[in-house]
Amino acid sequence: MFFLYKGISLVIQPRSFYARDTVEVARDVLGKKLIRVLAGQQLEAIIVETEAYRHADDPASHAYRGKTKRTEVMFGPVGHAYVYFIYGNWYCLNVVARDHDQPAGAVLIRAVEPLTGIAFMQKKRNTQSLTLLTNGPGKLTQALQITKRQNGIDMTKKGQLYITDTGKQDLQIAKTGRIGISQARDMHWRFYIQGNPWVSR
DNA sequence: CACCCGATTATCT
DNA sequence: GATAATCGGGTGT
Repeated sequence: MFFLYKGISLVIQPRSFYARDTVEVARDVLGKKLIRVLAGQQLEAIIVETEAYRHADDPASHAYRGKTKRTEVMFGPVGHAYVYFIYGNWYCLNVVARDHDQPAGAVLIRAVEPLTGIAFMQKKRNTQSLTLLTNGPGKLTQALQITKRQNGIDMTKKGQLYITDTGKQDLQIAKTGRIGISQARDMHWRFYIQGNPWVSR
């Protein structure tokens, strides 16, 4: 468990990490560190829950019916951020990931464990609770101030939003069906670190 | 241009 | 456990 983990690692996840099957990346990106850099504020969090969304074999994916203006990032270079707006209020953060022979795919980041900048996140989320801070895809983007402005940015480069390794291995990982979808519920492409308090459900 | 609805959340019961 | 809130994207007219 990462609770209040303070380890340091500045090693950025290389682009090759994301150039693999989307489902594998969804599992392997658990335990990595998400870093959001704002003016005078650095926010850090550990990725603890994810879901894979693929292409032609995945009716639940935004990319299922082909490329549109909204989903074009899913068809672009791996390692970039795909951010979309949902339910009139919320943004969801994905990292583009797919195997070499696939045209589109992304990993939805569903929950993170907050590490640094917690007071800032509490302000943005209007709660003191550590778990309610980032235990959902729309919650963590609000805490980390991620919106459509971050759509398409390269998360394999040090900048306003990127992902680094933490050196953590041998995590206990659980696998279930994805949340909030009506189709393809039998595909078990949701992953989370077993027992972590930020799991969204 | 109208319609439908969603990879959610907060706030109830 | 159920439901309202809220609005942009996608589709078809």
